[in-house]
Amino acid sequence: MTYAAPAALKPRKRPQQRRATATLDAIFEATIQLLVKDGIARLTTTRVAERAGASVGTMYQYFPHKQALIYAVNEHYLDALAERIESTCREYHGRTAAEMVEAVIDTYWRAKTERPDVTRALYRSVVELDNEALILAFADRTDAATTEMLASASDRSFADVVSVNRTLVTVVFGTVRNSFERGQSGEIAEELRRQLLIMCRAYLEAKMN
Amino acid sequence: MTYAAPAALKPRKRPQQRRATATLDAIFEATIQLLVKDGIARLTTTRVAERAGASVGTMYQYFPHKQALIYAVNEHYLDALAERIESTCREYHGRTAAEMVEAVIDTYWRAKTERPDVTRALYRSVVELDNEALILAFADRTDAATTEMLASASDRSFADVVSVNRTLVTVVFGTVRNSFERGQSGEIAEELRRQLLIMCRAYLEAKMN
DNA sequence: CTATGATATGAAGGATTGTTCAGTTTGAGG
DNA sequence: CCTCAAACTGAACAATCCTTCATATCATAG
Repeated sequence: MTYAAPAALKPRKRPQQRRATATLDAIFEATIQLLVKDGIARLTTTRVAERAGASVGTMYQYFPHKQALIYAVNEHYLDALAERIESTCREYHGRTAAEMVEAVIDTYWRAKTERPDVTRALYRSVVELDNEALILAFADRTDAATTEMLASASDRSFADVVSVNRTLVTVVFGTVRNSFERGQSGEIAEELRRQLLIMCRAYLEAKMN
Repeated sequence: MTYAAPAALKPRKRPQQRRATATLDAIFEATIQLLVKDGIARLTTTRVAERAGASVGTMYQYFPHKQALIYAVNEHYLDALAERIESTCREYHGRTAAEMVEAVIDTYWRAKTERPDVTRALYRSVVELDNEALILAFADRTDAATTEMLASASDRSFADVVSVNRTLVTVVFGTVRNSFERGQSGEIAEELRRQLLIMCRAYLEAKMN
C-alpha cells in the first residue's frame, strides 16, 4: 500500500527545459526562505514569485494553487529526510541493535537540528495541508527501512520486530519533535539525547529473548 | 519564572454580567466546533459569531482580534490538561516510580484520545499563534508537578531527578503526539501504549541507584 | 531561418474577510 | 420608574491576496 498525494495537490506539469528547472528551484528556495522569515501566515504567491525572481503566472504554470506549492516543498523535505534514514539503515545492516538505535537517533536528530529554523517553519506549514498522505508515506518508508535493519541485528532477535520497531521510531521521532517544540537546545537538548539513547537501549534489553 | 501571554494576545475585558459569560462560553464552544469541522483555514470571525448566536461586534468586545480568540481557546484547553496532570501527580505522591509513570501515561493518553477530533483541531490551530508562552507555561507546570512527584517515589531515589523527569515527560508527551499524527488508533495505539510503559520502566531500572 | 511548443509576464478581476463604530437593547441599582 | 453602564448589533469599510489570461519571449528541431 503506497500513499499518493491527493489529486488536487499534485503539480500541474514538470519542467522540461533547463531554465524551467532553474525557476522551479528558485521558487522552492524562495518559499522556504519566506516561511522561515515571516511564517506561513505572510506567505503570499506574489511574494514567493518576487523573491524567486519570477512572476506569479510562472508559479501557476507548475502548481494549481498555493497549497500545492507548500505541499511540494514539504514533500521534497520529507523525501530527503527519508533518504537519509534509509541510508543509515543500509549502513548499519547486521550490526548490533544498540548501535542501530544510536545511529537512527543521531541521523534524525542531526537532520532536525541542522537548520532549526527550516525545521520549525516546515512543521508549521504542514498543518495547513491535507497532509495525511505526506505523513503516512514518510512513516511507511522509514518503518520499512528500520524494521528491515532491526531484523538483521547480529546480537538479538525479537519475537515481534514490527511492534518493537514501531515503538522505537514513534518514541524517537516524537521525542525529538517535542524537545523541539519546547525550544530546548544546547546542553539540555544534548542531555536529553543521551537519556533517550539510554532509554531505548534499556527497552531493547527488556525485549530480549 | 512564569510565562505570560504576549500583551497583544490578551483578552480585552472580562464579562461582568451573567449573559456576558454565557455569550463568551458560546463563542468558545463555537470556535472549537468550527475548528473541528472545517479547520483553522475556514475559521472566520463571522462564522464564529453566527454559530455562537452572537454578532461579530460582540466578539470584538472581548478579543482584540481573531488570534487572541484562538489563543484563549488553546490556553483554556492547556490549563485544563495541566490541572488533570497535577491532580494525578498529587494522587500518586509517594507511590512507586513504576506506578507513577503508568499513571502519567494514562492520564495524558486519555486526555488526548477522549476527543481526538478536538485534540487534532487544537494541535493544528496552535501553530498559527505566537505560542511560545503557551507551551512553556504548560511545560513548566507539568514539569514542576511530575518532578515533585518523582522525587517522592517510595522505592527509588535518583541522582538527577530533574533530568530523569524531563526525559520521561518529553518522551511520553512526544510519543503520544507522534502516534496521534500518524493516525494510529485502536489496537495499534493500545499496543504502543503498552510498549511505551515497558520502555519507561526499563529506563527507570537503568537509572536506579 | 522558421515554426512550434515551452516558458514567462503582470495587470486586472473577483472574492473573502478582519475590524470598526454609531446606534440599540438589556440589566441592575437607586 | 429612571438612569447609566454593560452588552450587543451588523452594515460598511478597507485591505489583502489568490488566480486567470491575453500577450510576449525563448529554445530547439528540422
